[in-house]
Amino acid sequence: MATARAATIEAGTDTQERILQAALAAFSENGFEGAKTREIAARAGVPLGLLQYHFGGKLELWRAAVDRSLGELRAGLDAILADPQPADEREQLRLLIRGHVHFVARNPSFVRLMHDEGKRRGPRMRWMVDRHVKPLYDALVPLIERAQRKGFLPTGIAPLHFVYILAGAAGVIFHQAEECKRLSGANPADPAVVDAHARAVEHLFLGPPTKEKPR
Amino acid sequence: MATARAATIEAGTDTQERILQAALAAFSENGFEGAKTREIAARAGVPLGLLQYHFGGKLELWRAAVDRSLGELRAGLDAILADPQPADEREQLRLLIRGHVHFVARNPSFVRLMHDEGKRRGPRMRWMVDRHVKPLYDALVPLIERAQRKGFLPTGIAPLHFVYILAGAAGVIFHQAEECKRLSGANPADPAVVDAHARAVEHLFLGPPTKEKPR
DNA sequence: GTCTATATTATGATAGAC
DNA sequence: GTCTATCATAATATAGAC
Repeated sequence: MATARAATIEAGTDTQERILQAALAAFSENGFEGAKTREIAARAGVPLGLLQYHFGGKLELWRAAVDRSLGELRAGLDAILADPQPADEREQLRLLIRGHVHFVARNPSFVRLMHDEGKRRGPRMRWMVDRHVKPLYDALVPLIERAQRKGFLPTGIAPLHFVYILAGAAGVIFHQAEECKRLSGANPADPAVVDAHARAVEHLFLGPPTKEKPR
Repeated sequence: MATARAATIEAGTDTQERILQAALAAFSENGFEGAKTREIAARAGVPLGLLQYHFGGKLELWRAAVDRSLGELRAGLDAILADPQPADEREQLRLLIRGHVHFVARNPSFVRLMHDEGKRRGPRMRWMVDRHVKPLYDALVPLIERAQRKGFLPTGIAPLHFVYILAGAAGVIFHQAEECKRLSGANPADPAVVDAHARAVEHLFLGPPTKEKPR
């Protein structure tokens, strides 16, 4: 009985997971309105009715996908910020920038999800900002202010600008990966391209790396 | 007769212009799939049938809107590049960056249009890259390579990265204007915010301004 | 050129069998 | 939990009067 129930739950959560992955892909590719529930169901390999059963509706499915995506971003950031008193603060910032570039490179759907909703006034945007973006922003501002005091970043400019500059500088090449491929032949998913991009962003924000071990 | 025909043509082009503006707004807000032809017609204050008559269909209307938007960007860039041998090449580059930030600040719908299609494989993306993005890119690459040779920009990194870093750094705060307002209270359309953003982007790419006249 | 009415297709959601 | 059949609506596009 216990095994039977476990198997049922297992099957259920696996189905939910497949739906969630399919939803993340669809929403990030076509936006909330553009994503079709039928397409999500087809990608997940489940009948349409199961989306309603497991998530209740298109909106709830979208929210679950956003929770998933931004939860991963937040976890990565927290891991870097966990070090309470880093020895070299410039290098901590460099690590954060590099980590973010690699995160968006691995998760272009995250960038697309954010961009698709952040541009639009409405309940979905408000939910996303209040629940996810604001806490992230509040964690970043003190870091930026400290970098400004220490002279790593130009002063007299609100941290807000650096947040959006970093978000854009790091993310757009991966957001626009298809365009980039046709434009230049370079595939942003290529590890060498990711690394070059991270180095460029790091350099612009923090100058040339203090040479330690070669990378 | 001539006046009657002129008046008719005048009315026709004015209607087309209103439709085009409404289409630009709708496509940039909701993407190609999300934009509804009914909404465009309503915004333009014309009946639905006129969209079909003047533009033929949703796709052709989208193409006309993109032509309009990217034509303006291209004209602005060409104006800055017109100077054949600028005295101070670093300052020309600075002017180009500042000009681009101000362009995207005035035309957030341009950024949204580009981002919405550049992420998606398909005929619209290919059309946009081949017709608009590639020529722009080809005009920028030599400038970046020259800046690298002169030491303004880090070497050993393909120009492609600087193009996407600039596009992202300049554009995302305006693309995400609604999110930014809710996140921080700052309105990216505010001239003071635009100026601060331009200064931040300039500084990151080119270092502190060579102080001439104050701005 | 403009407008109304309509054909056709698709989409989100639901009902009910298994 | 899973799946099929279906409803009600909203979308693009078109036909044809003015």
